[in-house]
Amino acid sequence: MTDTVRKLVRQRLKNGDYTCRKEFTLAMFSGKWKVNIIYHLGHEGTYYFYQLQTLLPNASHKELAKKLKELVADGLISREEEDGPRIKMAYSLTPLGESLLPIIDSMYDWGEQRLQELHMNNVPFNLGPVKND
Amino acid sequence: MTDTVRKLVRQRLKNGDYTCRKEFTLAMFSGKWKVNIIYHLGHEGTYYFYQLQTLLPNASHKELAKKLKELVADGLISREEEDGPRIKMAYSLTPLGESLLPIIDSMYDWGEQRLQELHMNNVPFNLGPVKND
DNA sequence: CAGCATCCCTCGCGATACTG
DNA sequence: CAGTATCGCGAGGGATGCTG
Repeated sequence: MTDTVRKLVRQRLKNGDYTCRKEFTLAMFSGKWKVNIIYHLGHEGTYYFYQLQTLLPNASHKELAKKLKELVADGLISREEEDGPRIKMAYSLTPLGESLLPIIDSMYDWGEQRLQELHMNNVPFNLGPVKND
Repeated sequence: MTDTVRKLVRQRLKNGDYTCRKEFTLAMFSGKWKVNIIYHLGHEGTYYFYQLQTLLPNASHKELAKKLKELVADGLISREEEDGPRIKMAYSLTPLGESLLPIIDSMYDWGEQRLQELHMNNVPFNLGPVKND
């Protein structure tokens, strides 16, 4: 899942079921590229669409647009048109999106530390039930 | 994704690409039911498999087993056999799993606060581009 | 009680292409 | 430059059933 969570959560909310706090938050940045988008916008400021494409070369044009649209719908980022010879779309974090940054940052830190541990123990790619307890 | 992240990350690590800290962490609890499992084990202690089934009535037997297996493989939870008339499997968080709790907890808090905002603004199920900036 | 295999359907997401 | 539509594959995950 990536993005299944988002659909499920929206469904539950529609049914008046608000008992899904963690999943709700998870749904904000689940879905491919979303964490990265939030992270970059949060730490480096506004980006144009075409800049994001360069930043995430593996993300297809379509998916990038789709994810940005969802992030806007969720209120995490804002979208502004900038005129010129060619129209450019500027994306940046909203205050709501910024409030999510600490969580993303701690995910970054946790991941970095854990990856170093795995690396040092010569467990290059086994995330497994090694003796890291 | 639910769980696509996990596969992708493992693949990247295999290729020696360690530049995926956030995604790596995300992969730990992405995938249906995982956040809940971690949360429950973290805050309420050890659970037997059949207790988890009761706790998460919507999770299928198969998926629950599968997710638990992955969590064990990732080193977040431990699995212990307990003999008796019927064998029971006891699951609990490892120290590594516990180190993830703060993140899950902040996700819980963020979600709770955001859901309250939405509720108060009479935006029962629209997660949308409302004027909550 | 718990794990794993099989069948099957849904949906995320990539590739490609058209529009303003 | 940016958004959206169409097609297609592959993976997540539900239902069911067998095994120890």
